[in-house]
Amino acid sequence: MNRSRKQQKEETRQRLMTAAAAELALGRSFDTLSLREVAKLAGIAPTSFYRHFHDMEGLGLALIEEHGVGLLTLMHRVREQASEGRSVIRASVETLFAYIFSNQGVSRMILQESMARESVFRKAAEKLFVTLSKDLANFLVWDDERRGVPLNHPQLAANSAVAILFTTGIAVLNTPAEARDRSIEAAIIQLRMIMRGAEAMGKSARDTIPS
Amino acid sequence: MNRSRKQQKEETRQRLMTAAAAELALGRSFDTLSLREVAKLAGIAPTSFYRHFHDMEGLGLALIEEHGVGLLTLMHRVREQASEGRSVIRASVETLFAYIFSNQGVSRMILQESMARESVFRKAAEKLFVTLSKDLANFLVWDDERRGVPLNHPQLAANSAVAILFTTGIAVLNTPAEARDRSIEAAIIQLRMIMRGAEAMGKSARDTIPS
DNA sequence: AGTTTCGGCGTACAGTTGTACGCACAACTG
DNA sequence: CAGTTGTGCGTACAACTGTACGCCGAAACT
Repeated sequence: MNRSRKQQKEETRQRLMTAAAAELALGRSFDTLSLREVAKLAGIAPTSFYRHFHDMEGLGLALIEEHGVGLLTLMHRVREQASEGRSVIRASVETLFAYIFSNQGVSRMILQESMARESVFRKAAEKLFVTLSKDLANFLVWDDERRGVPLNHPQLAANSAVAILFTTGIAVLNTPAEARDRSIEAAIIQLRMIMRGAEAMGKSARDTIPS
Repeated sequence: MNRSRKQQKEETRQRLMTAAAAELALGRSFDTLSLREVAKLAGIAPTSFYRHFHDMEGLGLALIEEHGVGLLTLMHRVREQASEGRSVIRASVETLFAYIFSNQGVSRMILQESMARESVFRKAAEKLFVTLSKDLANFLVWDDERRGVPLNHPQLAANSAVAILFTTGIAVLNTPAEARDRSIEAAIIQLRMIMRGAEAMGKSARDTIPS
């Protein structure tokens, strides 16, 4: 059989990753996480860590990559499903916030690392956000048709939208449960605002906003 | 004389803070900074650290507080000066980016900590951003007069603006010098977009953006 | 003048870190 | 069935951490 060993290995590899993610979710920053600690939480000896990752950096990269894929497919799915009926904006916000909520640790890590100084992590996180933004921009252009009005600077609008989505999404994590709905509605308004602005931009931008 | 001692103390306190800030600017995250290391960089014995801060946390708070004050007064000044002539948006972006650039370490730390889990740092960073946003919202309302058209949801517009300003501002730090002007222009467009959107929001929002 | 205050230092210690090395033993390969 | 492969373990070590303790010497106060 080709199973037991490969399977088991993958299993403890996952245990390492979820152990790290759990610790992140408790508020620890990734680079205060020690190899020994993660190994202990995963139930293996410190030195066994090396059988799965070359480094803590390796673990971190794996976390980012895995959740990057998750995010991308999730957002695609939302847009497909939402096109028929519900507001795309509302659906995106609600879905993304739910995802961030149930993946607090890694979500936060990715956002924080995207703002770090040049490093492997930053590169990976940045790449993810660029992909998300480009994806969104494509969708927006394609959606011009349905919406009737074309957007100016669709890429910039997408960049703004992604920034708002993630910063507010992470902010909601520190929000008491009863105030969360308000935050979601606020985020939706902020996104609509950007879209309305992108529609209006070209027309008479220079005249109406003079200085 | 009431000088030499208090003065000297303040001096090495500053040395500690700039040492930490310098290390942050090199890409280190604040919580991988050790007390011993900072002390050594500041040229004092590890144990002497305690004469100035109770903790590394104390040092961090001091850094955030100090730069918070700097940022607030800076933005106020920009708006005063810019009202007469130059675009307020352009002036704000250029000034803020310049500030962030010459205070990379602490700026990054504040933004990152604002997204951390509940902690003293997060509280301080969050408070700063809330103040900045409220300030901006007030200015926007007051500026309605000059602009002619009133803004809808000025507070939400301000929140978006601050988010965009800081995320793009930090992103520019990892941008090659020759591409920086483009980034600045992009940020300006993104901010104008938000303002245009806030102007347009109330009027016919529900009809033009149906789903 | 004598006394107090206090920033800075060196020593010391227990805890944690990454990782090199080699052994055990089950799972695979032939 | 033997032989190889590879996950996991325990030990060991040097580097580094925060901080308790007590002394020094000059500035500040009385």
